[in-house]
Amino acid sequence: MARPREFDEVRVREALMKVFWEKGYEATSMLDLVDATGLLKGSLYGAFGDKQALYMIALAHYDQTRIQAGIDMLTGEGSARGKITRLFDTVIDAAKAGVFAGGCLRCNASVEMAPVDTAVENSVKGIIRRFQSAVRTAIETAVKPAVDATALSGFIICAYFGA
Amino acid sequence: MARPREFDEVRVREALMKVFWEKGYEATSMLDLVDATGLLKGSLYGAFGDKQALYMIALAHYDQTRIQAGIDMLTGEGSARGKITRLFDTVIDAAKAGVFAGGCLRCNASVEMAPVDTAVENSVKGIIRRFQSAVRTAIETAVKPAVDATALSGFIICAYFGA
DNA sequence: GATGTTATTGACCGATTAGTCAATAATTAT
DNA sequence: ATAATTATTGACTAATCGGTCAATAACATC
Repeated sequence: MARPREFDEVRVREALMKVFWEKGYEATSMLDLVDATGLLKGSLYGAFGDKQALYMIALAHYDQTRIQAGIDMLTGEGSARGKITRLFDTVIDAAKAGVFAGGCLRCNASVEMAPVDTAVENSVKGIIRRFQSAVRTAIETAVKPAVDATALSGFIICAYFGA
Repeated sequence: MARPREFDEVRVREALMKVFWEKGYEATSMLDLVDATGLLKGSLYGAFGDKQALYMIALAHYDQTRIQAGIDMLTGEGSARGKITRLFDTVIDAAKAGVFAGGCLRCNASVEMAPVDTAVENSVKGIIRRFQSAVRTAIETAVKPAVDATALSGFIICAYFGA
């Protein structure tokens, strides 16, 4: 009953994410996004919305394809110590392979946009909360209920994103 | 032999730093800088150079007035442990007081500009090296030559800037 | 094949961007 | 007082910014 879209939505989201990841929000122009996605401006606006909406989509795509993998590593089976060390090993390997040449998109968003965009701020807070929650439950299910799980998870998060 | 400047150079540098600290590089317009400094565009260009030069001046001012204070705390007298804990205490107090509402200007520069501006990149690397060097010598002069001072200082830096 | 609906296209818009420049003002040296 | 030098001023530019829109194209339904 209507003309179908000519683009692969996942591919477009991946392209949006990469551009914002490399250049940040302000330094990315609509022309950059047009070049990267292959879509024209009108199509981008029609399908997704304005630049800010495109940025939120890029962040969501990053969460789904990158952050979630880390959370999954924590919610699986195994000892808390083993899972956390494996998480760090994986990240360090990825860093060595150059995957994080542009840093962590979420951290970049936290620095550049969270102070001036409440939607981004809430989004960042949410993902950190989910991550910390995963770390905390991983610790709590371990056999050491003596330690302060909240504080320890906060420390681990700090080291994780600080690196 | 010439007309004297009508502005206080230190005050201007402080104003430049605050704007870039709050808004970042790309989100700061020359108009913002004109408003904050009280100088007109022509004067800014004549006295300091283009926007990128103004940014470098802001970074240098941040180093001199903020970072250097931290380095000084490490090079003074006292035990390595005492100096480092005092450094963290001071930073935490400052954070509680809201001094770092916009984060750390150097970290922001590292995230936003270092990937796309080699001058900023080198500048950031230099300041981190100086800071780590201060931490390392503080550790080395302590009575524990057994520990790997370089690795430990790296870890401390990581925690320091990660927070 | 006609109709309704949505996607694509590229020209177009006003606003803003970083940066320039000639004119003027303020100073010192002669 | 005059000349030389530098600072200040605000109008100006060309380019780019995010965003809009009417025209056209491609599909499904009847």
